[in-house]
Amino acid sequence: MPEGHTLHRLARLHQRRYAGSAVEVTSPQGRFPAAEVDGRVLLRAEAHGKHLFHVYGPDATVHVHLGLYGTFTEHPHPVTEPVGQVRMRVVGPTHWTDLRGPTRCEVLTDGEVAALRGRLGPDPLRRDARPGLVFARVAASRRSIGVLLMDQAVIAGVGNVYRAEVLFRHGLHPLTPGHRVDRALWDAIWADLVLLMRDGVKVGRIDTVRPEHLPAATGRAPREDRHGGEVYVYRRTGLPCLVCGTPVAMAVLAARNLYWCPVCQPE
DNA sequence: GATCTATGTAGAT
DNA sequence: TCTACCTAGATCG
Repeated sequence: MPEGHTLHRLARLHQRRYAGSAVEVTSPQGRFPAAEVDGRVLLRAEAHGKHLFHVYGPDATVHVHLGLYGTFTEHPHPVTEPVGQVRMRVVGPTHWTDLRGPTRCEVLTDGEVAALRGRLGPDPLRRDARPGLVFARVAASRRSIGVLLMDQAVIAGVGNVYRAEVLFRHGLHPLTPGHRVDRALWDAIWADLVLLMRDGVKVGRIDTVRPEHLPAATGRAPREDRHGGEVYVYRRTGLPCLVCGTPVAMAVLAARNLYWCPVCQPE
């Protein structure tokens, strides 16, 4: 679930369901200090990159990072007994939500929130994002574009799926050094990330394949990936590239699986 | 039922 | 570069 689009989608949902109301906040599992915000009015829910914030007031913001496994479930009333390890439960006027398995779930002061957000790069899903700041970092770097796109301090919210797919869509090999990416190419990549990630927020999954760009004669059609979307290369190791038919390559880079088409994305 | 894998990150080495 | 964290779905037998 969790690349940036998931968190923005959750923020939007939580804003609609819970903001403006006093909510009951508990930690059935006991590993989250829920009493600090229990019974208070949720003022606002927002996301920056893969981080979710529930703002209750000055120095009272719940910060959630889902990590690899974290999930929220959402239900209408009535409220039922917790099942399994529930880190945080939020009960609003009409609905309630359970959080399981997050990497982080904690109450932060405004200073701590500012420090955290200061460590995050621009987020393609935020209107206040400045893509030029990202380009400056990319253009000055000898690290590969594949590594830079995953560095949350450079650009926030991109994960392994969006990385693989956006590089494919621009014919860029993941190991291309950042300083080889020119401004026009970067602007196109950023615009594409905005498009893809906004679509992800809207539909709740990652779809990146443009059917009109597939060779009609081959009869190749995108298959739904296990993550629920339609993609060109992510987790398609050894399968024929949807555009040229070459087997999709895979390698491990900085402890993450990297996927690309050796022909459509030449080194 | 056991085992494997993952859309992530921090901290140790 | 490695390990721990911690959960669920897919896959294996």
